[in-house]
Amino acid sequence: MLDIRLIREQPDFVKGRLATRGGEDAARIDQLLEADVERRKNETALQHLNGNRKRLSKEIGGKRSRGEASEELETQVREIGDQIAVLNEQTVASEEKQRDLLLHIPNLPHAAAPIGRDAADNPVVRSWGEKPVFDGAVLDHMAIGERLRLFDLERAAKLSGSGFICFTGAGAKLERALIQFMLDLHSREHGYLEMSPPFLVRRDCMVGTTQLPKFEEDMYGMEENQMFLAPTAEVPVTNFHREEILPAAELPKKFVAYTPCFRREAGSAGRETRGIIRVHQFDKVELVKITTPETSYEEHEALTANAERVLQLLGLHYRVIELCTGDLGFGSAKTYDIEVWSPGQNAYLEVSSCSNFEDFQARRMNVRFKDAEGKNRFCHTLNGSGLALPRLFAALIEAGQQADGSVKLPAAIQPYFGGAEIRPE
RNA sequence: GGUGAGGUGGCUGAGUGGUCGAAAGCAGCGCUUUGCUAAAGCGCCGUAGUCCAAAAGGCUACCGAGGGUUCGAAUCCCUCCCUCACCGCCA
Repeated sequence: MLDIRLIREQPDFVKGRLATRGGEDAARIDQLLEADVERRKNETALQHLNGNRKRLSKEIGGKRSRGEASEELETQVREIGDQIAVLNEQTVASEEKQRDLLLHIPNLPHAAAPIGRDAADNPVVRSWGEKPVFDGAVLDHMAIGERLRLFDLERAAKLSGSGFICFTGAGAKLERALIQFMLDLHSREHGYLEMSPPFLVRRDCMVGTTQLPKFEEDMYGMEENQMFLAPTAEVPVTNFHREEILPAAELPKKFVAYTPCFRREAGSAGRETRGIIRVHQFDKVELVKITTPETSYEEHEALTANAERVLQLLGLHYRVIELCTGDLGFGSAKTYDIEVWSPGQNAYLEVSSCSNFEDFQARRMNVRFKDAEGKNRFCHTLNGSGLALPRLFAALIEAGQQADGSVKLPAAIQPYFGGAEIRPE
């Protein structure tokens, strides 16, 4: 969430930055400022009453210990107590109102963010490799998967409904190989600490990384005890240090984790739903960093490069785009998307989203560090997929398809897969 | 799931109704003594919110969380969470 002081002191600046996102958020700022005035008015009044009660109660204590009468004072304090009860309710209500407004206002885009309305305005930052050329007809991953029996969507639907994948045989093995390949790459060569976190998280964590309260309909919740299925490893991993003050010397923290990701994808029925491109459960290897504000943008570039490295080692053509202000995610100040080329669909597929949240998540999670002067300051948090699996899987088998119906695998994945190709049985 | 014991400042650990935001020790910072180190002595040393134009300073809140009793709660009562031990169940 944003710093209420920044909003109070520079409301026009905040409104201006929010307006570049294109929503109604700027209008909420005035409501928020009203709520802030109300809250502080209540708090100040409450503090005076509490102060009076505290002082008079001590007097009563003194009188009693000296054996003097104190009934008058006690009546007086009882009245103050009644006033406090009333005012306390108002104060709590105004605090909650302010916090609720604050939780629904998105982050400010980075000062240099490209201004734009939607995905069509996202500039391409760079690209790597070439689109592969094929002699004959190009199959998409669905056709290849069917021929080689790599996954079974019909039977997966029997188990869990539409939008679920069941990988089978060589497909299951390739899925596993890719996960392990990426975990090894990031932990051994890029210096990330490998984590294997819980997949179920508490509500507070979901609020901390901004999935809640605004996007609850996209999440799978376990009603009984308010647990949620993590939609990304970002949630458990970024929250790992919630409510902590970290020594500056330990920053940046770099984590890599594999988890399945659970998403309702409410409202996206019929859109990109064919095949394995958009599903309710998918595997992902995620990169997370906790940094000081001073280094977060260079760490963001490095994190994006670490994610790109996966595609380079697999020899897959891709491009990197920067999200414009209108397309930027709720909590992000700056985001690069990495899109891999899918020959079968003749399109780029998003396989990674690398974001710098600055202190937006840290403020919600209360993650701070002690700086050189001994002051506690909020950390910056970043994350990016490194990478998301079903789409990477699809691009990989499409790019490796051979005229004889087999799929050739790039050298980097062969030791993990235990072979150089996938052949029809 | 059951029973029992606990949760106090960076750490250890006192505190069972009033002057307690909280003793003491350790760690940390500063000063003094000393040829250096060590040791000793003295002082400082939590977080957040709020008031004031700001600084200085003041005030309020915080002893796992939330409620309750009371003129007054770290302290008494209730609920919940977490930790530890044992039992049950179990991959």
